[in-house]
Amino acid sequence: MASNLRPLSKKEIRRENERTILAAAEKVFAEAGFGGATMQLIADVAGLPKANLHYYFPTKEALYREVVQSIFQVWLQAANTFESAEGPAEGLGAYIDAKMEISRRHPAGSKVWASEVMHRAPVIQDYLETTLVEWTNGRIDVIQGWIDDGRMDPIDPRHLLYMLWATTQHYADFGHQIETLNNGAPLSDAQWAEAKRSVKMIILKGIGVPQHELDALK
Amino acid sequence: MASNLRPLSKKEIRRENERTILAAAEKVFAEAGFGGATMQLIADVAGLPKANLHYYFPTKEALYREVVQSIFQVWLQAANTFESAEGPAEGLGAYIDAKMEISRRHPAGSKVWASEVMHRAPVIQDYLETTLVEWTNGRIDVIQGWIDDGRMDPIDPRHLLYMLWATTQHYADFGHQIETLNNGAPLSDAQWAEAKRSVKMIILKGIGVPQHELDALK
DNA sequence: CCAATTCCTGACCGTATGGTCAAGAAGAGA
DNA sequence: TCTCTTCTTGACCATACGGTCAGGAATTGG
Repeated sequence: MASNLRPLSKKEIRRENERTILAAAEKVFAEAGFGGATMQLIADVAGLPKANLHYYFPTKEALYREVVQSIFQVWLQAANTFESAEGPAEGLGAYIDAKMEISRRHPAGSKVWASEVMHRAPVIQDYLETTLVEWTNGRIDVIQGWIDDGRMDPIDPRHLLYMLWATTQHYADFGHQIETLNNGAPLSDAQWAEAKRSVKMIILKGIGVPQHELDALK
Repeated sequence: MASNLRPLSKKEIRRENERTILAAAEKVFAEAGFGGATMQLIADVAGLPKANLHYYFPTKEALYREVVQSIFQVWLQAANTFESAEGPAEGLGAYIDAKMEISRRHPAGSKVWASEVMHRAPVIQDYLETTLVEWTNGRIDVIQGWIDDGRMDPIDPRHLLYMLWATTQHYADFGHQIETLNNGAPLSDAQWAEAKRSVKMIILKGIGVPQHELDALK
C-alpha cells in the first residue's frame, strides 16, 4: 500500500527506474553471469517491459558496465579505512571488518566483480590499470611504512593484500558453498562475528602484530 | 610432424577426442562462463566440427558436468596431503603448496569451479552436500585434534579452511588482476615461490604454530 | 572378405535473444 | 490551454545458438 498520490516528476522517474534496473541487473548478472543473463529476465525482476530497459541503457553491455562500475565505487570506499589508521592492527582490522561487511551486505556485487575479473576484465580493464594500480601502490607504501617502523613482520605487502581480498570476498563469492557446509543455513549474526574475529586474528597475528595490540581489538 | 603412421583404434580415437574436447571445454567455460561459452567455439578450440562434440557429449550441460567433475577430482586429490601429516606445520604447509601449485597449473579449472559455486552450484550441488561435506568434516576433526594437542591456537577450523581455499584459489581465479598489478606480466618462478612462502608464513604463524616448527619448513 | 558397429560432418531446424521502432501516454514549460 | 520533450511498450526483426539427422567413411570382429 505505498501511497503514490503525487505523481512523480520526470527526473524522479528516471532516477527511480535507473536504480530499479541496476539493482535487478546486479542480481541477475551475479546469478547467471554476463552470458547467461538475459535482458528479459532483468526486465522481469525489475518489473518493467524489456523495451524500457533499452530506453535507459542502450545495450546489455552498457547496463553491465554501469553495474560493474558502481561495484568498484563501493569497493574503493571501503578502502578508505586504511588511510587514517595509525598502525596495522587498527588499519587492517578496520579494513577487514569493512570488507566482510560488504561481502555480507552486497554479495551479488562481489560476485559480478569476481566474474568480471575472472573473464579477464573485458569491460573494466582500464580501471584495473589506472585506479586499482594507484590505489594498490598507495596501500603498499603504507604497509611498507609499518614494516619499516617495526610494527609488523617484513611481509611482501602485495601478497598480504591478495590474502585480504581473497579471504574477505570468499564469504560473498563462495557464500553458497559456505552455506552448504553450514547445514544449508546462512551464517547467523554470531557466525559472522566469529568469521570476522577469526580472519582478523589469523592475519594480524600472522604478520607479527604485537599481542597487546591484538588484545586492544577486543 | 607427429608420425601418425599407424591408424588409431576406435578406442584410442574415443579417448583422444574426449580428452581434446574436455580440455577445450574447460578453457572456454573458464574464459566465457557457462552461458557465454558456445559449442561452436569449443569445437573450434578443439579443432573438431561442432556435430562431433554432440556425438561424444549429448548436450552442453553434459559436457559442462564432465568438466566440473574432473576438476573436483583434482581438488580432492590435493586434499590428501592433509591426511598423512603429523602436525599443522607439515600438513597445512603441504596443503598450501599443493593448492598453490594447482592454481598455477590449472587456473582454468579453478575458474570453472568458482563460477559453478558462485552460481549456486546448479550441476554439482549433490557433490557439495555429500563428498565435500564429508571431506570437510574429516579435516575439521584433524585440525581440532591439533588444537586439542596444543599444537596450534583454538581457531574455528571452518574459517581456517575457508581462508586456505580463498587464498590459494585467488591466485588462479583472480590471476588476471594479479598479473595487471604485476605490470601485466605473469608471476615469475621466484614470485610464485615468494607467494607460497608468504601465504604459509602468515597463516601458520597466524594460527599459533610454534616458531621452531616454522623454521623447519625452510 | 563381409556384415556390424563406430565415427564423422555438412546441412538443416526451431527457438530464444539482443535490439528496434512507431505510436501513444504523460509531464514540463509557456 | 497548447506545444515540446520525455517516457512507455507491444510488436517486430535478424541473428546466433543448441541440437538433429542422414548418409558416408573407417574400423572391428568373425
